[in-house]
Amino acid sequence: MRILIVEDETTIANFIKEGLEEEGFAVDTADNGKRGLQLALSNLDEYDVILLDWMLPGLNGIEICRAVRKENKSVPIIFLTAKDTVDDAVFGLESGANDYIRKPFSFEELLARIRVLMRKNEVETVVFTISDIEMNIEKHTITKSGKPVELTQREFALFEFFLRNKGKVCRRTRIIEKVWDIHFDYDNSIIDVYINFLRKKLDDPGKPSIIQTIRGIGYKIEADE
Amino acid sequence: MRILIVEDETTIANFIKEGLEEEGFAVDTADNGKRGLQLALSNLDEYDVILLDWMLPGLNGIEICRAVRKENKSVPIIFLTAKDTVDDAVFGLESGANDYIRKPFSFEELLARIRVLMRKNEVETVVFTISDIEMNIEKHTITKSGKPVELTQREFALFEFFLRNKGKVCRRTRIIEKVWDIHFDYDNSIIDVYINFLRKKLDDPGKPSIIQTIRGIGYKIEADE
DNA sequence: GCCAATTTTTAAGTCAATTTTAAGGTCGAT
DNA sequence: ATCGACCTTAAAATTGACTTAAAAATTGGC
Repeated sequence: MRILIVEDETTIANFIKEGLEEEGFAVDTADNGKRGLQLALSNLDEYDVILLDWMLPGLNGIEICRAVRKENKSVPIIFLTAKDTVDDAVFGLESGANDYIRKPFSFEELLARIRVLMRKNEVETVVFTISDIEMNIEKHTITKSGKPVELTQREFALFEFFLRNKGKVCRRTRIIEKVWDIHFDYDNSIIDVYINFLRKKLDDPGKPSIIQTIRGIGYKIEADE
Repeated sequence: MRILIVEDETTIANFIKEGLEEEGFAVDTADNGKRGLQLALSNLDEYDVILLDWMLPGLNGIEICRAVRKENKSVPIIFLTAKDTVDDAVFGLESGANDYIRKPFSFEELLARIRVLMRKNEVETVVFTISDIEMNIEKHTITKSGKPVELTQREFALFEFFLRNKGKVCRRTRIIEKVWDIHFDYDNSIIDVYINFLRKKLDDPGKPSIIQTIRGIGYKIEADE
């Protein structure tokens, strides 16, 4: 999680920077508008949030905000400012900012607002890969070396389970519980059959299977190096 | 655009309600927490924004906010409150709210913040296409190779749903929920009938259907290359 | 308000794909 | 060598989607 701070008062900038770094964010700072815009645009995809001071030497915050939005970037922008008339707040938000905090503000509140804005961008994983195989949950497709592979419902669910647990050992009982929703059944060989189905469809003949057997325990898909 | 206001001081509630109605919003109000939560949950998909007072008779705002989020609903929530310590702001935002405005606030600022939160949902596609078929939502028309195709209301809604999810799997349950507004019905074959209707009207005989069946899951319209 | 036409929904038979069961063979650890 | 765990295959059972027809509900014209 990467945050850009554009703020000319270095005391404030450093105060925020240190606080955010303690929270585990990577923080870049710019002490003037021109540099801020440059960073914002060049690394834009990298930033998860941008904090913008309103009054800046050179370009002001509003101008930076407009320029960023003009590039159609949706990175959340929060204004930090001593200005406190209502018109300014409205102006800031309408220029494309997502939030607006008046100085003096508490670090706790800033953090809370950053978290709210980042929450929106939290997207669940939709694409999983292992070696040359790609699984897209949303499209419900599997490809191997770019070529589509047809899996049945149950095969798909089982393979998805493995990929969501890539690198981890999956115990037989857990697989049966999660994929088949069968509980308390300790002699069930259906899983063998389906492992066999998957291997036939997904493995390269001659090479070791992507699904490793761990005798007495279960199975595992090794994470790519 | 529909807004819910939960506020016990009717003077304030009415002031906001009138202002928002002038701006073209449909506004519902509740003057106590219990009623507010009831409205929020029962009509949740209808509301585009919820304004929540912090201190309320019965359930307070935080409790309502939590309850709404517990239902996994993502409707934007703004707290309106006289409380002004930092802890409260943080607490409010962490309980799942999207924004927080301290009383007294100006109507202009409230409006600006509402617009920011709604901006996400603003982009409205009007024309969808798939292979030689074009759907115009505004005109409510479908053409295939330029020639008009007549769809009934339900057929249109179903096809629109597919096009809005082009490339993604649409699960049967989700289709039934969104197109028919039927919940908790897991044995409903009406969808088969309508798929059949659409295919008869939209497919080219001999060619594979534009609506793919994914057995056990649902259907999908493949995105054009 | 009534009838006809259209649309929506229900229902049931059919068939093919998927899932499960079962059984014999193979492999590896002790 | 033996035992248990896993693999493989084939056949049986089940499920889910397609299709058709007809009933029910809705719409529109008069």
